[in-house]
Amino acid sequence: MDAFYVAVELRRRPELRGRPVVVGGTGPRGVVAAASYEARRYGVHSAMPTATARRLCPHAVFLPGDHETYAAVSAQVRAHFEAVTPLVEPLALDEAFLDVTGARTLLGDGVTIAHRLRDAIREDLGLTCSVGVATRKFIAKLASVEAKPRATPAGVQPGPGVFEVRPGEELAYLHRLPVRRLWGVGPATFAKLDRMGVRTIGDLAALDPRVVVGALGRAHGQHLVDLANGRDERAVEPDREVKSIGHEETFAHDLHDPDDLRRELVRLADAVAARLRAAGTGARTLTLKVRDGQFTTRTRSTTVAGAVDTADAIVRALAPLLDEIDRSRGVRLLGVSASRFGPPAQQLGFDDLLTGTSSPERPDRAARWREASRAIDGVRARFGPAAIGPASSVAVGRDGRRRVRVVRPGAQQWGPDHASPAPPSDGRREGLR
DNA sequence: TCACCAGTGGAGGGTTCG
DNA sequence: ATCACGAACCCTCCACTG
Repeated sequence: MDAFYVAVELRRRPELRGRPVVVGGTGPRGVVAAASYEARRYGVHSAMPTATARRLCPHAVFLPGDHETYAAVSAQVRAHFEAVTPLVEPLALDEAFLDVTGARTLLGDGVTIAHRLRDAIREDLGLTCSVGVATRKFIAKLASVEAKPRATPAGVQPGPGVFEVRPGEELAYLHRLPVRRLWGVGPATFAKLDRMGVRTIGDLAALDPRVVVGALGRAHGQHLVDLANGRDERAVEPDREVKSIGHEETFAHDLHDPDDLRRELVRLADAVAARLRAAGTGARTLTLKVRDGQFTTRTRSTTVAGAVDTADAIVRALAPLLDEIDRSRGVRLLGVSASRFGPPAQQLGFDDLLTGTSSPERPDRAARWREASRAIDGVRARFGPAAIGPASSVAVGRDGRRRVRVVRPGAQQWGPDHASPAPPSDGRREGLR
């Protein structure tokens, strides 16, 4: 989809059409999620700090973003895809691979299907997309970029909408492209390749694979060599299994108080646990992520004997790890993630055996938390995610009222907004100025 | 008791993508 | 006078096992 989030916003704000529009985090630590082509003329692009975007294009309209709506529209787009083929592999809310090999007898060749799909989505949803057609996944992905509109300082040029790399012409197309365009070549890999004199994908293809593997590692090096030579046997996979579930949050102001940190840990654990239960699974490995005021990021993980799916169990696993990490420079970001899924353990936890809390009168802690968690899920299903939350995540507002703070999925997608937790009043920050 | 080896799994960090 | 979030994959180091 072209500038997907912006395009969705323009459907309900048509008066903004033709103007520079930026969707993303609007706070001081936010980033750009999507920019209209008019905004891109000024150099604004996604993942750019919003503050930079404001400097480059002060007259742009900045919108906070509405993940829920984008997800709903994304489902409508996906329905169009699935009307063509069941072999749809979503890459993001606004992007997917379609294997139309089998659909061609009925609907025409790839380019024909691409045009039909494009027309249908434009007519039905008022959104434009660009399609790359090729015999390999990664080449189709590259080709889709050629199909897109182009923004230059001079103006916005419409793209062809559909771009095909014909069978047999893959290498001729690939080899002239800059190597940075290759999937898997980010800033770090590019720097290494650049030092080896590699500029284009053709340069990479001409190298001895052993040299590339030596520089980039076995798996990564061989993979890139294969791609550069047009080899990619990966199929379109409609049902990829999720391997980890996590939440992380950058705070509007760095946290110093251990109680604040504990409260945020509980909130994040609560959000992760709720998603685990919604997926009907538990997790054995819990990972804590901490980014400090100097932007240094540390992760600490632990693996428990039986898979867990409650906030209590996650907090009990991660709280000791949080205590171990040096927090003297303040905490900018906290994250919790869960992996190594398995059915949540029904038997007693090791702790319970040690502490002997499991008598008939006092059911074990884990079982009581599972029961409570089910009740929480029920309340949230009826009254919304913010209706209930762990008491230890309750924050006291400026007006003295207690407020249940929970992580609403997608709500903080692009950084904290202005309304996030107030700066500490202990003067430590002021001392830095 | 030591050296070595191969395999496995966990932990921590890094990179990339949208 | 700045850097989100969520997920996947890979590498290296290390402990343990036999």
